[in-house]
Amino acid sequence: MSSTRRLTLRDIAKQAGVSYQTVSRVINNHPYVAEETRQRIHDLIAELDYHPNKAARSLATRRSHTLALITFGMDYYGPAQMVIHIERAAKAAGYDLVLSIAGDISRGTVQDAIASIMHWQVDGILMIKPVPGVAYDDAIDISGGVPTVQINGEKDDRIPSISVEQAVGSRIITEHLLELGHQHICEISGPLNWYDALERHESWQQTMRAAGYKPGYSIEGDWTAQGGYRAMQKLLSITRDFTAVVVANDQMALGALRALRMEGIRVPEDVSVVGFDDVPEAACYEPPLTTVRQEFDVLGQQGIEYLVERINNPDAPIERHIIYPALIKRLSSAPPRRL
Amino acid sequence: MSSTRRLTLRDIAKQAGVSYQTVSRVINNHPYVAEETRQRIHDLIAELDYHPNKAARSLATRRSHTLALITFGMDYYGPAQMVIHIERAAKAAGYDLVLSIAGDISRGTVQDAIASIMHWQVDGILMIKPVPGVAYDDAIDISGGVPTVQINGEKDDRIPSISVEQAVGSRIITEHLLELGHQHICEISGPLNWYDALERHESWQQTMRAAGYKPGYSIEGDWTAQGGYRAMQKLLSITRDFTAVVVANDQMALGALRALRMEGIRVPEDVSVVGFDDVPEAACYEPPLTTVRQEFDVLGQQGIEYLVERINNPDAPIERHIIYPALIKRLSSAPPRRL
DNA sequence: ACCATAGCTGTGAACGGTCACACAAATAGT
DNA sequence: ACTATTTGTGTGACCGTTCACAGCTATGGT
Repeated sequence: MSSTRRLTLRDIAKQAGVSYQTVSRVINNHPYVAEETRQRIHDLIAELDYHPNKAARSLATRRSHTLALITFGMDYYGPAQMVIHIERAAKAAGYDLVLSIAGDISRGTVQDAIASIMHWQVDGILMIKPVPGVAYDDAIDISGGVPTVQINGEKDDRIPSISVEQAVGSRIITEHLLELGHQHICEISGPLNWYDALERHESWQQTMRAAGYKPGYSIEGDWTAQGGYRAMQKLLSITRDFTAVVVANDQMALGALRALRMEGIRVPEDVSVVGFDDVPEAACYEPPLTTVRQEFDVLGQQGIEYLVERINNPDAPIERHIIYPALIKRLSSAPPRRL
Repeated sequence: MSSTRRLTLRDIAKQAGVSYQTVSRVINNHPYVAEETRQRIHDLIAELDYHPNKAARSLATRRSHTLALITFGMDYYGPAQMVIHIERAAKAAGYDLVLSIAGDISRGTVQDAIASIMHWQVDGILMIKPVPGVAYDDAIDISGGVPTVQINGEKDDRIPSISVEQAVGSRIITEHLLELGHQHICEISGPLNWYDALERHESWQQTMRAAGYKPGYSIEGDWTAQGGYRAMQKLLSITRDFTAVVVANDQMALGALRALRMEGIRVPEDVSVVGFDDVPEAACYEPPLTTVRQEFDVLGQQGIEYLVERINNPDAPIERHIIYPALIKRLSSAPPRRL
């Protein structure tokens, strides 16, 4: 029942008739151990199902081979999607992952998250940080200089980070509508305290102005389908003088679609609607949604890769990696109806 | 730059003019330390921002205050949703969480996942296991007797587990359709190698038979919207003799909805469609989807609670906790059209 | 006045690894 | 043939905690 004491290096050593140090060498692939001995010990380890004790190891080496992931807004598609690929990439790089999800990004919460992670002696921290809150410098300060990479955080060249160029996404989809002939374009934005939401919002405005048009009304949503529904209702109550709506994510676009249908407005015949994210379901919306694809998988994976790079070379110059989103054309966008 | 050596118990002790053991007592809230001393040490710890070293601690205590979460199918709504609440509950219970996502559930993969976790000396393992694969006994064997709780795994009273009673969900939604007057009901099921999918499938059949009707055709989908779309196309190519379709999750229902519309079939006037899960977007589908709510948050939270209970009391009799799903009526289901 | 007990504090030895070093044997260089 | 080097192996100290135990002081019961 209760397991006999866990195996240790010494147990293996005794069985193999060598010293514990030799076993340690084998485990860590150090040179200078006879091929025959190495093999014998390997076999023994497999046979006895021995696992080195991570605590002891990281105590001795001061490295934990562990990465921390601090994330916010896991309820949303993007962050959740990233976690999968982050875990995978971390494992591939030989690191374990401890997870810390912060509900909000107040200083206290983040401090707690980091504190709870600090005693792990993690080798690095990956932070998904979609909204301003505790400053990066602060976080670094709290974490005592552990290498940290930020995903989708503020645009600051002093911060090692990797992010999707939101402005580009917003621009290409707005230009797509402009090319179709739309001139009166409204927006349902995300919560403007999110970096992504703000960048998309501003880029939409700039693109409109650059094309010589005035940006239409903009309603602030909350990323959810219900929120998109309400935002669209609100927009319709303010004006009907638009032929296209740029929605800041796909879920809200779904809600917007529904609100339009409730009013008997057809998409794309009467109004074009475009989203952002390209969630897997977007192709089955009614109608299938024109949107912008963000490669969350690439984002997560490159985040880990860059973090590992920084761990191995902490004094390298700081980089800001950028990933560009792509336009996905479907059926929810079409030329405006001739008036 | 490079941080001066991390603080240790001894540093604090020296500063406070006491022995390291006293500091240790303060940290662990042990009795027999003068109130005045305790306060002074607390202040010092806060001031110097000292964090006990987790590795050393777990080496000495043989407890890591860490739980492992092994999960499969993180791409799907349910598991992803659970992770959030599992992390939260774990933190609330004073445990950290290490994450291991297995792509598939072959014996090798799971073995890797468990092995990579074993050297953590985790205090417990939570396993989200939606499909058969490596047997629980096997897993336990590999993990060397660490307390383990399974979420949504096989129905086996020898396994500490917590799951949603899928059969009930499937029954109540089928009965809902029967009560509306439907008699010819088809199904789009999940991949039948998933426990959940199989249970829902069988329960649908049984409910139909119990009511005196023959179950209609059943097409196997893959949980995705696209898969639901194709499944519905396939179903329509086989038969049109049905007035309702039970779909095994909401995403597939979305695809099914679209396939029906492409054929000019109206929902719910011509055909009723019901889903399963109650994803947040379901209320904004076209039409809003009648579905079954699974409380993934409760599932995750209770999973942790039960695991902690087992850690503290490993010899307690094994329990199988059940959570019951609830019917959510919306607009995609209605009485069948009179022929 | 004496001993038992409760309250508070310190000392040495683990926990299970790694590192720096010492050492023996085999090989190579001159 | 003698030394220098490479290869293989073992020993002691240490990483930063906790645990078991010992010791000292104050208090209280008889």
